[in-house]
Amino acid sequence: MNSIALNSLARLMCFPPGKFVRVNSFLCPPSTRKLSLPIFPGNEHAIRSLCSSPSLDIPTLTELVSNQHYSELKARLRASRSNPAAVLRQMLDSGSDPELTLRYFKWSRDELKLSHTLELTFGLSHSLASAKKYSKMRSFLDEFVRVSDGNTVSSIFHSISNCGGGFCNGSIIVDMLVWAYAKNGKTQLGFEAFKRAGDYGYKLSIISCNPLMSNLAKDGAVGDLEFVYKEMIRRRIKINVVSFNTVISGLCQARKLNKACDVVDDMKACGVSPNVVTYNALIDGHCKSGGLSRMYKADAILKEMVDSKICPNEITYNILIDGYCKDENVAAANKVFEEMQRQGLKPTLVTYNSLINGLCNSGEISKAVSLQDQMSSSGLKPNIITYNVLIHGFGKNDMFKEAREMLDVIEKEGLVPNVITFNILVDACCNSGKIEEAFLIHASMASKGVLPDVSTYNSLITGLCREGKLDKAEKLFEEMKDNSLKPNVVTYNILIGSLCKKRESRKARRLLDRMVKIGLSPNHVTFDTLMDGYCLEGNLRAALKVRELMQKEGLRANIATFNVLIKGFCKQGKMEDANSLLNEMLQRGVVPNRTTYDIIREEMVEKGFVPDIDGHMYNVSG
DNA sequence: GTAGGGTTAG
Repeated sequence: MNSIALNSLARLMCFPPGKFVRVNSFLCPPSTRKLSLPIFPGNEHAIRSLCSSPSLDIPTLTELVSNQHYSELKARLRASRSNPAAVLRQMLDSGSDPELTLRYFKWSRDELKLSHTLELTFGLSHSLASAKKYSKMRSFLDEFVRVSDGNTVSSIFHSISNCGGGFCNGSIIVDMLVWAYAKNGKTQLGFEAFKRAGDYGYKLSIISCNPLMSNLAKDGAVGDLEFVYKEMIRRRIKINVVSFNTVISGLCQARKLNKACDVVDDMKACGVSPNVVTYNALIDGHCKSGGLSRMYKADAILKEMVDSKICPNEITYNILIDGYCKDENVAAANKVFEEMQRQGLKPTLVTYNSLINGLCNSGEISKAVSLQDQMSSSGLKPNIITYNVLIHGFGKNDMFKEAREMLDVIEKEGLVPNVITFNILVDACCNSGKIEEAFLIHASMASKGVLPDVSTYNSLITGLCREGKLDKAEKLFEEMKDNSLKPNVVTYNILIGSLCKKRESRKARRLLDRMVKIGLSPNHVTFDTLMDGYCLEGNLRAALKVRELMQKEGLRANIATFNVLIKGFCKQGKMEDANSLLNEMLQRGVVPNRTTYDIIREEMVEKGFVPDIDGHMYNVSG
């Protein structure tokens, strides 16, 4: 009998902490982890007597678990008065097969409703890691992350580093832990664990870091994303093309194109070549950048891509087609559509959806419908997005009958209308003054298994406000809360706008204070709307005060802000002030748009000036 | 240990 076996025996007795067992005049605290009884003549007797007690020895225990004789295991545990948690500790210490220990862990947790300590959880993880049972370990930690809510990352790390097992295995455990957090959408915990791994010196891998960065990118947490990326480089974690692409796409989605380009330079410097995914992310970033020459730049990247011998794929073309459609250039989108097919690529469902959307938005409904036919005959089944796009198109073109009929088509095709489908319909009705019908659709939603969301209410409130039924709108605003829906910034903006139109800017201002109080951040539209309201009442001082407030919130005056203020000053005949605002915006690099000039021209014309062909003003009255 | 990146609707 060696010291491990002795250790096992003492543990199996499961004495409560603080009591000591007397074995041949040796006092041995049973809760000491590294307990070992010295073996010398006379000791064997005591050991034998321990073995013959009704307790559960390790071989019997592992055999019962191995054969899944759980009822007997339960009976034996009871008969021997063993503490099931201590038995688990014992299995770990005795070097039992970790898979059987894992089985016992789960059984005692589920059957005996035992909640095992972090120390045991990570002791088992270490044991699985030592036996290289990595897939078992992965699912074990995955499960742990899904069910454990109360544990802090700090206490988890404490257990991992303190429950024995090597440092290398610690790294693998932490890596899988971060991976599990990411996989289960617990991104913040994953991020915290990532940071703490650095403090402890545990080495992570792309297996956990890539999914973590992917989540951070999806959440729009670009600051944290950049932190992880830079830390990975600093900690010398080997980065691959997916890591770079994740960072690049995250930055592109956050409209940080310059930083995205820097990362492209980083990857080239690391000897990693950009691939089709890299280019797709960059092209999409430019398409959605909102800049005037965005499609020109997107096209330039496409050329660079081809020059680098990277072949554009379906997704590349889809991005470009959608980009041109959003740029209100369906003709260019069509050219890309044809080019795509010339290159031997088949248009996908996304291709058709984007093009149909482009056609609908440019009022070419019949072309959109025939493209949908073409799509169906090429063997592609429309999805709910296709139908939503068409319903939107019909609604915008006053084709309500067709829009409503689409609901039946959707169901006939075995598809399910979603909240967006209904919102499009409600919005279409509200925009054309069919407010009663909008409410009928709203009321029918629940029976179709779709619950209205904040957007549904925002459309209805807009509709009511437009008809001047502000009291009903406010009632609906209160009703939202009863349906556990929180009004958002848009809801407040609608109501603020409506109050402003009624020349109740002070009341609108109080609504702004209320939204701040409940933790909602006003956006540009909020401030611009309120400024517009004060301007309408001729209260330019109040309008300028709102601008100050906006700047305090970290929002800078943009083109919309300047247009509101310039209009306000023009209407009051304060052309000099309007002019200095125009100068200010130019100084700040805000480019005046058509609206800016229209506002000024309108005022000038009213004052008896006529514009010449170049837009210069000449006074004809004096 | 074997994971992870790019496109469409209000």
